[in-house]
Amino acid sequence: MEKSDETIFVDCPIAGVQKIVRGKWNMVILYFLHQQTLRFGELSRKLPTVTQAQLTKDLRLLEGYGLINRKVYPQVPPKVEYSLTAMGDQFMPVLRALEQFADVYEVKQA
Amino acid sequence: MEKSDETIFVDCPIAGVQKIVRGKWNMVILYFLHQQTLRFGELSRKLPTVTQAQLTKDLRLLEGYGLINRKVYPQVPPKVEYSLTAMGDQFMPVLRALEQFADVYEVKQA
DNA sequence: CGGAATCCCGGCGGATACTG
DNA sequence: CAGTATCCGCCGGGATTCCG
Repeated sequence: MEKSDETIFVDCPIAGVQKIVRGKWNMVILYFLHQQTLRFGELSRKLPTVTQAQLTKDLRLLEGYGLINRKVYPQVPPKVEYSLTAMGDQFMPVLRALEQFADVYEVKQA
Repeated sequence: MEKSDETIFVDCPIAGVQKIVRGKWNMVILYFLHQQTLRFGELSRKLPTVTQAQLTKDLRLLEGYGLINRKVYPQVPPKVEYSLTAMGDQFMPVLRALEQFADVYEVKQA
């Protein structure tokens, strides 16, 4: 077999899921989409420091992972809505846990 | 102030904590250290695909974040033990949530 | 034994410009 | 409006070598 890039692969159940969490904006995107379905532009405005190019890439990735839905309305001007899939919803406990942690602990800079 | 590199900084509570989760091995390290205190070599053996250099870096990072303790025994040969801090323990719910998620969903490759 | 110091490479992720 | 295409800097992270 060719490298096959098995992300991590150790005796740790978390290893396989890690890629979801590694992208710089993935979790933030999931966080916002859980609150409500959003159009591309709306989401973009909530993430002022992300370029559209990057946002598009990340959305495609998350879509590929099966976490979000991409619904295109064939009209002019275009309209695309993003929302969480059932799988995406099931990821929320992770974000909630993260949120609670963030609530209590301030992570030091270095 | 100079750039100050405010990692993410959006209206999302998760943003600040994200750095913990981004390092390729950080979560796995936390996972193993939660099970038990480990010496460097022991931890290293549990992560066969990580080089010591990288492992050292990651451990130092997590220590800097306040998540793990580094206890040095001044002796020859050297002995260093790593364990979770109280803060590190509080991070476990996140890993548990992640674990549960991983249990149900297989993340697609792309 | 547990590092520190270097070197190096791929790819994440940002900027900019263009399109249906 | 919601993208694509392209270019590129930067750094995460692997390999290797040396040190107390």
